Amino acid sequence: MKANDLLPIGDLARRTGLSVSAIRYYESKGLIEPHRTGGNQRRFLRSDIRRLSFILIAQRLGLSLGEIEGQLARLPQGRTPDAKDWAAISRSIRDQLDARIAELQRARDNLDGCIGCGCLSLKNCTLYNPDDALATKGPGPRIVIG
Amino acid sequence: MKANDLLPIGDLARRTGLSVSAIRYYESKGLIEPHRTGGNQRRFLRSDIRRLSFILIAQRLGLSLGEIEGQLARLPQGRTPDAKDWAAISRSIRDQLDARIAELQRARDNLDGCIGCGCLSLKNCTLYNPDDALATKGPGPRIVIG
DNA sequence: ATGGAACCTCAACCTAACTTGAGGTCAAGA
DNA sequence: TCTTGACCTCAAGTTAGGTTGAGGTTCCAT
Repeated sequence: MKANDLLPIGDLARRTGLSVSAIRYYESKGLIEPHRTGGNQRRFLRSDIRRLSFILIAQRLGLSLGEIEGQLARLPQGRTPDAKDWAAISRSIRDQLDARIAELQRARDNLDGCIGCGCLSLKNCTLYNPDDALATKGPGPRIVIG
Repeated sequence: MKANDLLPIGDLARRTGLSVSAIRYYESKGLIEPHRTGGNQRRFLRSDIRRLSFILIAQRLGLSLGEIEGQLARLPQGRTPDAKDWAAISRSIRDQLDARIAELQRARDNLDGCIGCGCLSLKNCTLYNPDDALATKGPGPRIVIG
């Protein structure tokens, strides 16, 4: 065990699978705030591995860096986040995931209905045809998902 | 009924809810190919409304313009697409949607498991911790979705 | 104490999917 | 015929999420 647990950016990159430039980019976006050595090099806490892992996971779940920053802002200040802190965030993301899944399922069901009636090209389908009943609601096929 | 069913770009924009510049952009990407007047103005077929509506729908389902172009390439050449043509494409997109939904559901289930064990911040979670059993598989939390 | 790997900043580049603006042309109703 | 709104092209700008390269500095094992 080293007396000093601070990691240089290269180590953090290896541990998270991120590129060094991506980590610097996240810093520039305010997602992570490393310390600096006297020589201006970044030094990260071990808990920053979790933080970056979380960013990777959340991205894969479809969140933008902005949304992720919002989630990370819920972590405690001045104290290393513990299991409960991360669990709270995970739960909140789970809700977003559920919503996204539900939305896609709605879209799929609508598409299913339209396969049945062939409406993507038929004049008399109210779902897709802006000339028909929905014309007053504004143009386009927006309705499918909304 | 006009003798001539060709539409100028502005009409098409109004009918689809797209901006004029977006339609021009789609043309530049090969997604749509209007005729031209003697004075070089675009003139679109009525069936192009469907085509653009389809682009809008597919985008909302998460397809990129490139993927959409791939789908549109399946439409018949030289003949106005009919209900069956569009239905075939819809079905293919439905499959992609199903896959996407399944992937998100897998991700959510993994996340659920991790809320239970608090692993986003615990050293002993093999799912998220690159130092543990999965270390040999390369760094990072990639595992969650893959 | 030294040499090279690893670090630093800053600017420029990249893709996707568009928008905006400049400068100029077309077409259709009065 | 004239006027004016709609159209044209082409270049540059925008946001997200980064990468790449130039030119220079720091750290640490020997």
